[in-house]
Amino acid sequence: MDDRPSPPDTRPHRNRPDAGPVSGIVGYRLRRAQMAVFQRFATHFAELALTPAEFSVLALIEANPGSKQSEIAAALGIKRANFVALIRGLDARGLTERHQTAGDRRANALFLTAEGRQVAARANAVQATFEAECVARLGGAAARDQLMDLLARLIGP
Amino acid sequence: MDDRPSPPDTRPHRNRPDAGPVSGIVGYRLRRAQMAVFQRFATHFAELALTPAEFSVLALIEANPGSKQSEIAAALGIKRANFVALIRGLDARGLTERHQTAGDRRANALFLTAEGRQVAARANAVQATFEAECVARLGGAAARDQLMDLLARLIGP
DNA sequence: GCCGAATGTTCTACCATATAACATTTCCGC
DNA sequence: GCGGAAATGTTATATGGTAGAACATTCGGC
Repeated sequence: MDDRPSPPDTRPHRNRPDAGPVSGIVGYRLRRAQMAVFQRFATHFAELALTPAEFSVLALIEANPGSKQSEIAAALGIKRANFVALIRGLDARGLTERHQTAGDRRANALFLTAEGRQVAARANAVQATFEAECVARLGGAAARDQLMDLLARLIGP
Repeated sequence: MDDRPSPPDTRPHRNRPDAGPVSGIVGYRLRRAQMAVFQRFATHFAELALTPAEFSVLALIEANPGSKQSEIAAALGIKRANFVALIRGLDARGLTERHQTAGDRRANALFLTAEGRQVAARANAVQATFEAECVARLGGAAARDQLMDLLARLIGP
């Protein structure tokens, strides 16, 4: 910081910076939308205390019991190094279990515990209502499909 | 971790976890798209060494010279506490300057330095080509407009 | 049998976000 | 005017997600 004299203020409106330069950028709006959606996700999942990452891991283990850590991590785009703390947390909460695989002594096979299955069921219900809220916000299933298609084009290689 | 015997593996395909449960969720795909876009942003801006946040701050100061920190931060959805380190970094790199405002001894008025203006000009050029790449990926300006509209619906209150 | 690859793990680093607390300064109602 | 509420910048701390490098163990192909 310094205290040299300031150039004159040439802004059009003194208290409302013009966000124009960035508000039209795809990546910027994508970011803002994602933040908004995750914010609402956190509200819905406050009771279950699940982050988006944790929810997706539970959902994938539920759909693919016995998967290896690397498989689940890769399917979600998470580095296997970063997956360790995540799955350890779910383990510590008694929602998941890591068993030694029969044929491969390196890999851990992932399963839901009985409590994990209960939590997953409740999480799926919460997610369903949250998803419905998002679709309503978008203006219907057709708009949702359109958005999903456009986002897929951004994801592709 | 434990080493109790594993339940049988009941997955449909042993090496490809079914991402279905989450791949159809709006928030999940939003997240993946945002990661992909920011990844490419980082590639384009590697030479200028600007993060998305830094670029947006430069762009807003360029469009609104003399704005206060709180104004720029609020316009970008950044908490003013987190904005401090950001603007200090740009200051340290000689791209921005914080001057005392005439009328308010609390506020800092933000300006670009000469070098900051040069960097901003180059950054705008890089951003323009990157944006064009995103639009091409989406399939044209119409698709871009559609996406921006759908994302705006998710952002709104 | 050996060597490369896979797997889980630890460590470290970076970016972004959130909340709370604080000193200074301004503003507003009375 | 004065006093309390609000704004501004700042510090500190915590959380969550990402990334890369290195390591020991284990598997598999040749």
